[in-house]
Amino acid sequence: MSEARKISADAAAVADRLHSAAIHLLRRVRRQDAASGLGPAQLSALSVLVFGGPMGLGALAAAEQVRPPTMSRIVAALERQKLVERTSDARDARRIRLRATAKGQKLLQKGRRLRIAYLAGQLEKLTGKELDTLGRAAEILDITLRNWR
Amino acid sequence: MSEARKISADAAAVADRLHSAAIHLLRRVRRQDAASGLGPAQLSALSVLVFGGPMGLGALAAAEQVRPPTMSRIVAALERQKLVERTSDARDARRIRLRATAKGQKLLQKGRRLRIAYLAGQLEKLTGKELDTLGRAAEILDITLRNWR
DNA sequence: GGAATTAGTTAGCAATGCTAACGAAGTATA
DNA sequence: TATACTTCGTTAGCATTGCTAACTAATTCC
Repeated sequence: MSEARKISADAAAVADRLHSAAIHLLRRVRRQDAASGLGPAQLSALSVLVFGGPMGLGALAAAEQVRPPTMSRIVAALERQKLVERTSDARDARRIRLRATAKGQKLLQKGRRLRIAYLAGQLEKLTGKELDTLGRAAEILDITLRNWR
Repeated sequence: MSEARKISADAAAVADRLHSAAIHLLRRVRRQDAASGLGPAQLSALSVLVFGGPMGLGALAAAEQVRPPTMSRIVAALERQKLVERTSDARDARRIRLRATAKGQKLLQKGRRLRIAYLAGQLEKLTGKELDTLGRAAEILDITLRNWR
C-alpha cells in the first residue's frame, strides 16, 4: 500500500478535528473554574501574571488579546480582591507594573490543579501509546502556535 | 522507578500541555470570528443547530452548557437576524423547535471555513508525519471527550 | 518650547452569564 | 375530576466582559 498517501493526513481535515476537539476539551475543563470564584477573564489575566511574571497593563492586554480599557477594569477587580498589586515605574511614570500577590498565586495554582487533575483523570484511562501521541501532538501544536506568522 | 514505563508519558504533564495548547489554539482562530458579525455565544449556538439539527431550547442550552434564560436571549437575537426560526411542537405546546434557516447555515459555514482555513494554513507547514500525529491525537481526544463520565 | 506620541483611565454601550420569579402546559394524585 | 406538582420557556434584574470614543498625564521628537 502506498503509505505516503495513506499516512499523511489532509491539513484541512486535521484542522477541523483539532478545532472541534479543542472546543470540547475546554468546555469541559472550564466547569472546574467556578470553584475559584473569579470570572474567566480575571482568571486568565491572573494566570498570565503568575506564569509570565510582572508586566505593564498594555502588555497584559496584548497577551490576553483584549483592549486596554477592558484590561484596566479586569485589573481593578483583581486589585480589589488583593490578588494583584501595582507599583509605579521609576523610569516612566505613565507605566504601571502589575504583579500577582502571594494570595493570587495560591488561588491560581489551586484552580489550575483542579483543571489539570480533571483532565488528567480522563487521560489516565488511555494506553501509554495513546498518551504518547497526545504528548507529541501537544508539543507540535505548541511550536506551531509560537511560530504563528 | 518502574522499568516498563519508559515510553509512557505522565498523564498530568500531557494534560497540562494539551490544556495550554487548546487555549492558545482557540485564542488564535477566534480572531476570525469577527468577520461573521455575531458574538461568540450566538455563533456557537448556531453551530449546534446547524450540525446537530433542530432541537428545543432546553437541549440547546444544555449542549452549550448555559442556563435556559441565557439561551432564550441568544435565540431571540438569532431570530431577529433571521438566522434561526422557531416552530411550535404539536405534541407539547410548552416546547419550541429551533432550526437554523438557510441564511443561518450559510453564514455559519462561511465563518467556519475561515477558522479552519486559517488553522489549516499553519498546519500545512508541518511534515506529513507531524500532521498525522495531530490527526491521531484529535481522534483520541474526540473519543475521550465523548466518553467523559 | 510646543507638537506628537504613548500609557492608562473613564464613560457608555452591547453581549453574555447568572438567579429568582413567573406563566403556561402537561402529569400525577387524592 | 379537581388539585397539586413538574416541566418548559420567558421576563426582570444583576455582574462580568468586550468594544470605541474621549480624556489626562507623561514622554519623546523636532
